[in-house]
Amino acid sequence: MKKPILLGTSTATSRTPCCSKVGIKKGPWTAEEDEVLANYIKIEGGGRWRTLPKRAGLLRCGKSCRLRWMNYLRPTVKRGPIAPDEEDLILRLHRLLGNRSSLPDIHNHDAYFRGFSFDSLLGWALIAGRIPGRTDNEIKNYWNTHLSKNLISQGIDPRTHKPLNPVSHGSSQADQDDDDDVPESNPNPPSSFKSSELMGEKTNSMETTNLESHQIYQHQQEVGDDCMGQPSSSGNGGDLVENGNEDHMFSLFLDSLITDNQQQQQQSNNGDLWEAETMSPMVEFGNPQNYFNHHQQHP
DNA sequence: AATTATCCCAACCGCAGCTAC
DNA sequence: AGTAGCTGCGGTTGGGATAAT
Repeated sequence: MKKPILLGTSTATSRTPCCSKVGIKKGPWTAEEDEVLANYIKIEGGGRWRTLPKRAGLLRCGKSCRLRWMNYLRPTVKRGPIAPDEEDLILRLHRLLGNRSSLPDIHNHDAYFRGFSFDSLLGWALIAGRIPGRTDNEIKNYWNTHLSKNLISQGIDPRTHKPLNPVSHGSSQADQDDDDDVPESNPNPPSSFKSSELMGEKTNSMETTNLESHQIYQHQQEVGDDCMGQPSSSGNGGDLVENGNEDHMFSLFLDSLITDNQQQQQQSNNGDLWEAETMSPMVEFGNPQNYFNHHQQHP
């Protein structure tokens, strides 16, 4: 999903690297470095990662410091193996949300075509945000090394969560119509469905920034008092307060995706698992804003 | 015991989104 | 409006640990 860059242009793409590569240490962190970084953040707080290494006396790139803190040193980071319930949650969230490389999956949901951009809420970070103490890197690694292989061994495409060999699951019309390259569409699209929306024009009031603020809001709640109080320069601090209710509603929406999907799988225990996947609250409510409205009317 | 293959995770890299100037 | 700087995200990789031969 990476966009091509134009080499040789004098735009922002020619920005200087995040740190001078000269004299910067790379590779695994030592216990001493960990201690220096943790102590510094404990006293001074995180943020301003670019200058943090110098201030802390570390010969590390700012990005490296941030990554080390976020993925390892943070007090809220949970160590140890992934529990079965966590694994189950990862599977369900991945099936529902996918990652950026499996963006077409989410296209299968009508909501995407109704102007709701999921670009900002897809990804490991969002999945990790629903699993306390786990980092996006950890979830991503666990997925790539364990879960995707498990799915493949079960004949399931880990990207689409559909059978690798659809023939073995019958030859229904639905299967014949199933084409990963062609997004499924609602057989009964609403009258308001417009091609312009399909082309990506946002007509829904639910803007991307609100969703991103949800991620940050959720993350800050998770981080809590771990000295990360400095809002990022690109943060949506003000929105966090103003959109708090929407953030909460979005969180509820996400919870419903998990719960409903779980119920559908239970209901389809002896049926076609894959048919169940096509049903989701997204389809039911059209888009999260509809979901919000629904639940505000029916708390 | 030595060598090779595989697994796994921490860390790196490139890019996007955002704000400030 | 354009540019620079910062942070965060996802994909990828390097290399240590472990298993297999």
